[in-house]
Amino acid sequence: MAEPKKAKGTLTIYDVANRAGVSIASVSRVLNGQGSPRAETRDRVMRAVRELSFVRDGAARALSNGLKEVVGVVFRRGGEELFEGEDESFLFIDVINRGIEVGAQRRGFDLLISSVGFNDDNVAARIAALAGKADGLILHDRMLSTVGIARLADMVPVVTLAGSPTPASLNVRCDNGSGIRALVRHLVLDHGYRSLGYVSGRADSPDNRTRSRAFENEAAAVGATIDTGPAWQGNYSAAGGANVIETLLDSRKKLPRAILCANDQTALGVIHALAQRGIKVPQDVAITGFDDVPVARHLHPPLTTIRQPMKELGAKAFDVLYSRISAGGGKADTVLPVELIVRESCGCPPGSSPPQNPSPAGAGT
Amino acid sequence: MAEPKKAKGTLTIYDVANRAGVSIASVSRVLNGQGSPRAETRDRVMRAVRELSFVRDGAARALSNGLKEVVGVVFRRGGEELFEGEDESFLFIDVINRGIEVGAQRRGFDLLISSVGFNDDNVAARIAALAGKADGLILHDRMLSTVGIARLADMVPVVTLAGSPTPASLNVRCDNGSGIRALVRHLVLDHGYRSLGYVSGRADSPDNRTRSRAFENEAAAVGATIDTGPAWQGNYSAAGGANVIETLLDSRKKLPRAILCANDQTALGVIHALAQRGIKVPQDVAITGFDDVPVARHLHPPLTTIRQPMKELGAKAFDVLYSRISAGGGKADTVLPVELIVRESCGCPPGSSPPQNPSPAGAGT
DNA sequence: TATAATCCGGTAAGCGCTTACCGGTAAGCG
DNA sequence: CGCTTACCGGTAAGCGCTTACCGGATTATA
Repeated sequence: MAEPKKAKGTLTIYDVANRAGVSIASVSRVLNGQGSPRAETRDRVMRAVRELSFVRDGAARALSNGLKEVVGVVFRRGGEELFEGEDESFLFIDVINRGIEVGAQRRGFDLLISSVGFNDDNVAARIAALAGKADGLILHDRMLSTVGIARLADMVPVVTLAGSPTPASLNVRCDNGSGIRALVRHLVLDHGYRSLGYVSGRADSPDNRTRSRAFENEAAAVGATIDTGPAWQGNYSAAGGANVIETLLDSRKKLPRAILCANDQTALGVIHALAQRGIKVPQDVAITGFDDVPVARHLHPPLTTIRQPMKELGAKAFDVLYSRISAGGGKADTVLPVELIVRESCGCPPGSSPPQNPSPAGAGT
Repeated sequence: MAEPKKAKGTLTIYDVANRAGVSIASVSRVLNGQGSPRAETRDRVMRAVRELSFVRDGAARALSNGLKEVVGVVFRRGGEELFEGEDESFLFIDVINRGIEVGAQRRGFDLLISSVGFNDDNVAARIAALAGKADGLILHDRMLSTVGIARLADMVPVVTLAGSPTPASLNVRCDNGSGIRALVRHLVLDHGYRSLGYVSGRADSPDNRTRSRAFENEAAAVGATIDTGPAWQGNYSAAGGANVIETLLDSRKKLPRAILCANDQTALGVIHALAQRGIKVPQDVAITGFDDVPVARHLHPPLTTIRQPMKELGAKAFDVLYSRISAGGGKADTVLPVELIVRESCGCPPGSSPPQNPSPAGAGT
């Protein structure tokens, strides 16, 4: 009586209906809270469900409802050396995914995740497979080429993160441009530095292109001179940052008074390389990062950087995707504001207050 | 012609069949590689699929095949302060999940993940919802009570991680007992320490109970005296470890010659607290950890600990689940060997070789 | 008490796919 | 050249669920 029927094969709504002595329609209605079943009917159904440990099959529900309540998330895995520090990036991915999940849970969606190695070949195939199992897809940075995204968006609603919208896909990103502009203004307007440099990220990252361009434009706007060229090409890693500095120094170039870095990791490498050569930060050269990773505040000196609302990014991405899924709409490009975090690597004294220059992060287009 | 039909509503196999001028059966067969279609048939289908950007609906396939090719993964999120260091644990979760994914991908499965906050209320409901969307579930440590697991396993195949099997659910774990035993033997047999202590983890963790018990048993087996009691109760955190030491010291107890810690985080706190009181590791007290987190090797002194094959754990969990799903079988309890990592916190000299005592980690039951 | 309005709950169709079954055509054989 | 054997590919059933539609029972209204 406690264990009435030892689940032979699959348990269906018919089994529940039988046990409860009602029709499958009633079972379905009770389970969905539709209609107004008689109290007794409801009770009998609920009891049968409980006694049988019944769970509705998601596939059948999805087929009938035309909604799977599943969102696919695709991202790149760092190499296999997950244990070798440096992998802050995957932490961000995790935070963003968490944000997506928060948004998703509000709508009863779950996350179907698929990570792709840097050298996986059949990425497109894997993503297509995912597409079939989800109502829509969220793609992290640098997952697919623009045409790849466009093609994918033909099959299923797609939201990209930190990219740019295509005719069929939506995009959500943080306001990288504003972040860089805020940094430039702080360095030039508040500190009076006249010469700047920018250690860039991977050349193939849209994010990086945005940052580079904002750097050049804003520097020109505030009348600072900038040092550029292939020597400034980093790759988002500490080693890349250190390498840029060493190359620069070896070529006996004079370093600019302030150097912006594409991300905190890069800044870390830059600061380290500078220290090796006996160059003081921020006395000789001011440094800024981007991202505000956990260790940023513990660097020597504590790193002035830009904080991106990662979790909100994920949540927003889901919301946008959801509106596309349910209504077919959705804003093509959503931009989230970033926050300037002033610490000491820019030359500000410990415990300093926010910058004084007009309109810090968040302004501008 | 390039963009033939602007996907009105949902694209189905009928649309493909129409366009290719064949029947839906042929389309399905081509897409599944079943039967031996004529070359021309195959080509026409493939072309139509390409031109329409068609993807088969996963829900319909799942319903028809009785297989969703989705595995649900449930785990606990650390608090919301993801940015406050200390959260190594979620890193492990991530590595394990990665392992699950590796296993899953071999079978064309994807991961449906659902994380649960420490104070979420409707955990059971959320998990049940997941169950409907997946072919089986993998539960990380401490997700559900034993009866909760048993009930869940009534609805869907369940594999627990680092727990213990129930009549209906399977379990995969690392050989914690062996790890602790190897540590005890190393400390007692190789170093000659006669008195030991064990700073435990959360009381509600099955893993912790296993470790505690192994500690007591093995210590007795090799004839070492042990110090126990509520004062030794930690909670897997550095703060917890430090707290245990402070309490112990404040009560003017004499510390044992060697202290095993429930995990590396705890060891970290313990070493820190010891240093604060001027007690030297390993000269005055030897310390060991468990897990081998990334920082373990960078501690002062480098931490002797146990490495668990996290990724293999995940992959194995999937394999076990898969065999249960497909064949109904599956080993009830799978135990993976762990590895003793000897560094300096136990008293070994830098760059020392593996321990000499007979049968290190991996032996015993 | 007869009739209309209301309310429940059952029957059956259909979601998009896979596949058993079967008929038609081409190839093999005597 | 006629019959058997293969081989393709089409038709239709069914996977488990939701829900439109409808009929019977109940209650309200006259």
